[in-house]
Amino acid sequence: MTHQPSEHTGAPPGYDPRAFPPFAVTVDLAVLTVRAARLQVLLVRRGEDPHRGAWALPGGFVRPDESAGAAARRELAEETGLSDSTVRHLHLEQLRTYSEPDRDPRMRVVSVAYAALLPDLPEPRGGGDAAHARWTPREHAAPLAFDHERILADAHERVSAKLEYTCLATGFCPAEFTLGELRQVYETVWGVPLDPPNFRRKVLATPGFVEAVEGPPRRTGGRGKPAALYRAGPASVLHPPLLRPEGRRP
Amino acid sequence: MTHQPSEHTGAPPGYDPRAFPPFAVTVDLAVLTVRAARLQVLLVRRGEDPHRGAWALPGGFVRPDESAGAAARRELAEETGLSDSTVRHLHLEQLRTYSEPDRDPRMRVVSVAYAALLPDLPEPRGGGDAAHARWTPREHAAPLAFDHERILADAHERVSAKLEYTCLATGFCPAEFTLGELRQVYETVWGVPLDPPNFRRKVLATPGFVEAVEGPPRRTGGRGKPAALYRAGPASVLHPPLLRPEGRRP
DNA sequence: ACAAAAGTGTTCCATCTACACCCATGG
DNA sequence: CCATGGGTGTAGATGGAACACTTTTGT
Repeated sequence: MTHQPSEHTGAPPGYDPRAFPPFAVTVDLAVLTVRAARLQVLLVRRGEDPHRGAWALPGGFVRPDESAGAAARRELAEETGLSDSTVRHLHLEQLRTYSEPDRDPRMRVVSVAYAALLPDLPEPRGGGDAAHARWTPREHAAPLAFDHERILADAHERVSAKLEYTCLATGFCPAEFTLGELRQVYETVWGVPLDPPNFRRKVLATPGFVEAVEGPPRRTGGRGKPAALYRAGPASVLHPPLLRPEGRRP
Repeated sequence: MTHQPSEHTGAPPGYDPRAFPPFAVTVDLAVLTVRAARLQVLLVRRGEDPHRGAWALPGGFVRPDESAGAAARRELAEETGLSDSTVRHLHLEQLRTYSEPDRDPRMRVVSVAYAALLPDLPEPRGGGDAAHARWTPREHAAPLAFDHERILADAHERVSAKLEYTCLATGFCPAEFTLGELRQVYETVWGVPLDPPNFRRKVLATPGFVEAVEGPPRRTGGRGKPAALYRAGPASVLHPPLLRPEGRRP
């Protein structure tokens, strides 16, 4: 960052940055949620060429006076209709930057991709221009415009990995949740069933992961015994990690 | 990426991208190696303001016809004098993108940061303009220009984490190495001593991590019993992971 | 002979896995 | 009264930590 134009070899000495063919910088968002026991992603339908009519990840230009992270939050608020204060507090995970010169035939576009985790929400009531936004099950999110399938795959993999060693899973849950709901987040994102007793022990053994809600209020997901409610705790990393049951040795 | 200028809300309808205040896109490189049992980083001395005379990470502009990754490899070859084919094959890890609007007072610069791992090399014989490049112990790499200390910290943390569950450590080693040298990579990057017998077992138990070199040639790091030589194996991930001895419960 | 590093073996202990079992609720 | 999910208990397997011990070199 912040290199003198004449520093090193990227630009000839005395180079004027304004003469450079401009790079456009955009953000793309993989907004994920768990709805109806499925991992779902927020998609928008493109209204312009190229890929007019195709589904794509939401996103847009970074403005001259904002960081890429701020642009991602702004776009997220606009696409979902969530309040600014809600969007301001939720976790945005920068995935990586896609910069192949031929990604867009019309101009040079560099895009910073983010993943966002939301609890189950009503259908997006997009403010204004985002009425075309829709939750789509992750496995049906194809084909997508540009290389958005790749970005979505990267987002899924990153979130899956981060569930193992961070408290990120609570980001998919409402303010108060049962351990069964939390477990379903793991099962849905990873696509594997987990043993409820062991999951419970693991979560409660990790200090700061969840906190019991004081009052004895209980809630049920359908039928069965009512479950105790928990809140997200202050911890951000899991010690020890909660590993997905892959890599079993036969 | 690749958003239509009039798509969504990042730009007004009918917007012409060429009228946008241009973003410059650069790459910054945290080039790491293990020399003399220390983690060292390649630094260059800035020849221009701002931060003239300060040490900084190497880097430079992304050209209009290359991806950020290609720019990083080009800069790396120029700074180190390594051959193109060598640079083409080594592992470049994209860290993240830094895009705060005020990083550079002169213009808007978005930088994609990479980490690169090199085996111990002679002092950089920088081709041409990079004669001012120097290996510096990681703990002495301060102060640095701009937010390069932050980038270096991110690189160190990312590499430390990836050593746990990938075969990245062989990237710090020459083509043939002893298990003692491989262990020293871990100890140096993590800054903790490891138990040699347990380390040995762990590495050999991971299929594809290392391969024994056929001939019975042996080499010594100094004195002591000569050690068998190994090559990097075909695996890229470690199952199970080789965790650093942090997070012990007292 | 001694130091230093390679390499082998073994014991102890934390944790994970897998189930058996009881509890509370809705149909 | 039975299906369903919450919650507790426990025995066996697994794998890492710690450390004793032998081997092979340089000085």
